[in-house]
Amino acid sequence: MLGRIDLKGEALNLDHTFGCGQIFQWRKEEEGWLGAVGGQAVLLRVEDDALFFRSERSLRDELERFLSLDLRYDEIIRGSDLDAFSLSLLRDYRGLRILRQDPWACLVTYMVSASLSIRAIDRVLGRISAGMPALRLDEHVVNDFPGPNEFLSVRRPKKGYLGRKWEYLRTAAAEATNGRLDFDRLRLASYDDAWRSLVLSKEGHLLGVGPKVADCMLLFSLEKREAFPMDRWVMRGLSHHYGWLLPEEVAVRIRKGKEALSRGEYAGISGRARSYFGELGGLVQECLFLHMRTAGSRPPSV
DNA sequence: GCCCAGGTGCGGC
DNA sequence: GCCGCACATGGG
Repeated sequence: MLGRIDLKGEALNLDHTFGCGQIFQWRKEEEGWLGAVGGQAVLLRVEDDALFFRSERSLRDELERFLSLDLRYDEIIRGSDLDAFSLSLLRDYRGLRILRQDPWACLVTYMVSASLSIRAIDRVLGRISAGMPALRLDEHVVNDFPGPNEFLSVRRPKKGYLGRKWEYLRTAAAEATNGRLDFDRLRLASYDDAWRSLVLSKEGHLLGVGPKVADCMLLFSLEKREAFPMDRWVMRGLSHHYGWLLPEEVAVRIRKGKEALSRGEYAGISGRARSYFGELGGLVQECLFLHMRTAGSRPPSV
């Protein structure tokens, strides 16, 4: 069926939204962006202030939620008090929306992502879902992503594949199936409580989930819009455009090409970023990430 | 071959 | 706490 969702003036740019790196396993086809939502394959395209979707059954509610169409970003941005550079980022990438991904798939994505390239991440996720039933839409095929239970019976592609990460993923899957890892509870918790529960507390502590992965989880699937994941690209962007958020010695070090942060440094900068950007933090972070990766911005060579 | 990629765990101070 | 290193995979 073909469905239409009126955007009511709210901006939606699918290239920015699916191309910015917040989600993997989506492809741009001639007819639009192809991926899986709610266990179905779907094609998305924006035209004339409306989102058109093609799928077997209607996905209206799922898509409104997935694309966070309930959020009026333009209004939030108008009411904000951000600096000129942030506003120019938000303008350049207008229509980039933070998705509400499935928490389990999101957790796997970012546990896998550690120290891999974007291409490698996409390839690994493809291998993980390769054995899943194919979701079809006309001539298009996508693989659904295995849930925690299904993941436990996914065959390791080859001996030693992903190394320790594979064991971490299996442990996380077990925690999710036995309920000790409770995504709904994390969704309802405050940013601080949810972050601590993912990273720090002995109970519920997940190997393979550090500060950055936790922030990605919180932002991309658990509705913590103030979460501000900081990877190498974002740190370069911060040192370049938001120097005042960083301790001087960290800014200097990054300009020399050493972006790695200690836990303490991460926590400190994250706190400053969250209090400065507020609920627009996650959105600015994604715009900055996209900007740093596409605009070819490099730190000034010192 | 070597370097770098959406970091994290671990052992050594 | 902080530092240095190992860790897997894939592309340039």
